Amino acid sequence: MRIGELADKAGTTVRALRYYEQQGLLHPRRAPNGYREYGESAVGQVGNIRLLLSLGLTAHDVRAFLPCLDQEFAGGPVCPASARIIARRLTDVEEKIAALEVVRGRLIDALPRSR
Amino acid sequence: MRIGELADKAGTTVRALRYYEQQGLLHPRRAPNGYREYGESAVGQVGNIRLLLSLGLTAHDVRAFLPCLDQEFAGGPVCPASARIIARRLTDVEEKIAALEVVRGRLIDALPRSR
DNA sequence: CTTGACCTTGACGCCGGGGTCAGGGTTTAG
DNA sequence: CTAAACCCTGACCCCGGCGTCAAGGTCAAG
Repeated sequence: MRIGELADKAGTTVRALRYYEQQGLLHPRRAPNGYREYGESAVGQVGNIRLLLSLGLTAHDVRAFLPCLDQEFAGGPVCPASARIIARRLTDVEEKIAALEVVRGRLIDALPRSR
Repeated sequence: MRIGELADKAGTTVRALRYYEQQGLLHPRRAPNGYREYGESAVGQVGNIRLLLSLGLTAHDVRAFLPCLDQEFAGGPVCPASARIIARRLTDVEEKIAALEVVRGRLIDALPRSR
């Protein structure tokens, strides 16, 4: 399929797909006229890329997932190298939540009755 | 004190302090020669600004905390006068925590066995 | 044949939180 | 008096993840 169709199926934009390719996350074939040609598996791959990016990973981080982008992350086991990256992000996120909860506690202390 | 000394005491840079002022977070007096003049309380204020920014709040968000920036968030009750402002920010902070917890949940789902 | 939808590359814009000059003026120590 | 160290404003640069415009190639329908 071509880029526009993939963008529709994957729920993103043509621009984003070209950006992913520029970042080395996708490697579509090229038709004789220069058009990008994607296989069906690209839909799932793009879904995974978007999932990982939405978790706060960078495009650089996502490159570490390339060998297993075909697998479904949304529930299955993940390749170990990727697991380490995800675990590192998890601690980042948990630290941020903890810090925000400290602030939240202080704000609540600051509202003795007006709450 | 002048800007360089404040930067040292607050553990940040001159550039950042000028940026905070540009964003309306600091309002130092000016000496006759044009130099910024900060009081001692500015050290704590800058610490609070940096704390809030480090939690992912924007400079715009931090402006809502201005009336109580000099009261150490680490300490007891905060100025009751700005209770409503703080209450509004509290919901913001809670929304932010909720969003991060969604991310946290997704990351944990992605690590079904290593956690 | 023309229109319009789709595709190509290249390049600039945006946001946030500053970093880093450039080109001055001021203060302070020796 | 001079040199170092400080201060000023203004302006451009950076990153990530695209949006958006420009200028043009390709292809199917009418």
